[in-house]
Amino acid sequence: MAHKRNRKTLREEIRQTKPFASPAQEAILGLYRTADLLQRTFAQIVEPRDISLQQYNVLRILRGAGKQGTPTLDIADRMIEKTPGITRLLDKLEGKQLVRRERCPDDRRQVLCWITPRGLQLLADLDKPLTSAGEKVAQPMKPSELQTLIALMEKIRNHLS
Amino acid sequence: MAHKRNRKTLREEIRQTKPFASPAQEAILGLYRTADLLQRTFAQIVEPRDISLQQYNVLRILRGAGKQGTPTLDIADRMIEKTPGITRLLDKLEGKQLVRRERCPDDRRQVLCWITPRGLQLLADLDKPLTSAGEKVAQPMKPSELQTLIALMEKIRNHLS
DNA sequence: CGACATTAATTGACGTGTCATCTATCTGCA
DNA sequence: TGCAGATAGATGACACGTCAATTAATGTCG
Repeated sequence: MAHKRNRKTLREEIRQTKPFASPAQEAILGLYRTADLLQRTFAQIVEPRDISLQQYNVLRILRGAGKQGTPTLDIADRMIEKTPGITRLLDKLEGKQLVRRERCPDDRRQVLCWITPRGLQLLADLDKPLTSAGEKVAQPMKPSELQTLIALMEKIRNHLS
Repeated sequence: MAHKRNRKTLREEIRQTKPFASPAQEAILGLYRTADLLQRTFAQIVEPRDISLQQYNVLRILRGAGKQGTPTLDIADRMIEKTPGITRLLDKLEGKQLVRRERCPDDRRQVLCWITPRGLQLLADLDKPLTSAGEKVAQPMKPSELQTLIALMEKIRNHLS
């Protein structure tokens, strides 16, 4: 009856009696855990500068778009995220003066977005730590394995959509 | 000046001019997108029964633990999630009478959790659709590719932690 | 025994993701 | 012209993850 709390032992018991129902499940769970770990890893790099990973992604998109200004929904399209979230991300980025917004004169439904010089500077500061973190992630894999990974991910996504 | 909204065209332009900075980035982004797509896929199966994917995972853990009752933090340990979230997930599951909680008499700091018969029934109903969705995910891969994927995920996680 | 640290779990606060709904604007066609 | 429908985006409501702080119980060591 008494339940001695011993997480590792308990976990190992379960692992032993019921490892994985199938390779498919193991792969899916592993993929999910890995993605989560990566997310945390990169978030840790970005958060000291007081932006979230999603906010960072918005800035990246705006930097990529250049001077022409990007409508809100174009940003949402390129993120995995839905529209309402983007609006509020942009609200915060505008508050931090990393983004500038302006209603498009030719189509007043649209709101065009630009990254500010301050935003560009922030991105420039983060470029090196982030790419080197990315390299660290890839490091344990041979180039051929990296290609395999890319191909497998694409295969899964294509098959599901 | 005029910005004709045309998402696909815009996206393709960007793809062409700036595909990916490196294979490492491509792999990481692909992994992330894939995990997200999987999450959505499974969530869609589970949500018609009025539980979230996380709530489902809690129920799975409790079913696996059997009759002996599982302390709250043991559940948290086996999810990727932190403790406070688990408490509130359990609150909701208890509200739906899918989970029963009771303070452990031998260590009154702990709260033991069990899945109810109703919870077991819910899981039983979801088992088939979920495993078949999992098989569909794995379907485009050969068994050897599936093993490769599992191994790569593990390699990445081990290297980061 | 008694002060102090540790552990289990909860609560509050905040950021974010998502859905449904709403407003403003534009487009097309009668 | 004018009205129906589509489109861009914002807003409100709610779920979830996460952090910091809190409560309650247990453990420890002088």
